[in-house]
Amino acid sequence: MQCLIWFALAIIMLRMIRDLDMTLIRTFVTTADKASMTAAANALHLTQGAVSQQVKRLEEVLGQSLFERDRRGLRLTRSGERLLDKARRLLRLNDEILAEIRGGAVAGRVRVGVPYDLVGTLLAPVLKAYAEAYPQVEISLVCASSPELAAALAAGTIDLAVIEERVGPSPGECLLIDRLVWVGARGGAARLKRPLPVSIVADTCAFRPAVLSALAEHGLDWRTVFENGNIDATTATVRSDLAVTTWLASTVPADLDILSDAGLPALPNFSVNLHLPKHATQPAAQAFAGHIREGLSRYRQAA
DNA sequence: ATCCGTCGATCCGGCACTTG
DNA sequence: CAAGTGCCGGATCGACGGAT
Repeated sequence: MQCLIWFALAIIMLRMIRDLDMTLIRTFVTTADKASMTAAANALHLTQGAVSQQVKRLEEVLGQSLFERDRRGLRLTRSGERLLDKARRLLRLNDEILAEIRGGAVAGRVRVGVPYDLVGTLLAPVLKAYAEAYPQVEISLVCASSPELAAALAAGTIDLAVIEERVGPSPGECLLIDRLVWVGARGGAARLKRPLPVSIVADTCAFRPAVLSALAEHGLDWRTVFENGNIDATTATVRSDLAVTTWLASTVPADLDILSDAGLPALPNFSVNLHLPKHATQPAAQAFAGHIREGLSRYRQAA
């Protein structure tokens, strides 16, 4: 009898809950992202048991099962899928409110200079993370070759720049060092043609002097196929086997080949450097610099 | 078939913190 | 200050996959 009373009370209490607990929402989103309670527990610095309990509490509050406990993992139920997007929005709003009210919010505008080949590869996750962390900052992205970005920074038309340079002394801060490699279509024949068809994204490209110098030293005849400053066009040219190109190893698309054994001249390593203006930088730019350092640190460790 | 490891669920006692 | 809440660490259980 007493059990029945307690059960009834619990049901009444649950029906009275009108507010979602942000802690439970965060745990739910993390668990969904990781597809594992153990992994979510590690990410949230909790124990697996605590995560299990929080998910269960949220399911009780909502009166819906959010996960299908399945064999060796978790899968979102339809209710879970419906909740996930809204839960993310709730978290973003929550974080935004906290940042604003606490007064330390970074706001304003940041103009970021990024080389063509890094914007969609190494820096894409950095840009995404920054935009999520500082939704009130307006980001202006300037894509250009590294020499053009250096000039723009000196002219004060951008607030910070990521610049690719030959490894060596630089006023910039080295974020990572990567191999410059020859790239061609998978199983393609362009690498064998003479003169070698070479596509370089732009004639001001930072890699161009090093590539031309290597070709000259190797005595290899070559010709330019496409140079209009468009990375997508260059990628399409290479993918179509019309030409080979040179990229940093960590930016090579998975469906293209790194031509390490094609008789092409060895290329030097390049440094990806962060350049900030000499005068004081805005908080939004400082925060962006921090995101880039953190975002590229994993590549630095992997290299 | 059996053993071992992993994962999630659940329970327990203890602890820290909050609330009334 | 007592009661309530939530977490932790530990233990145990069942389900399952992989190796032997």
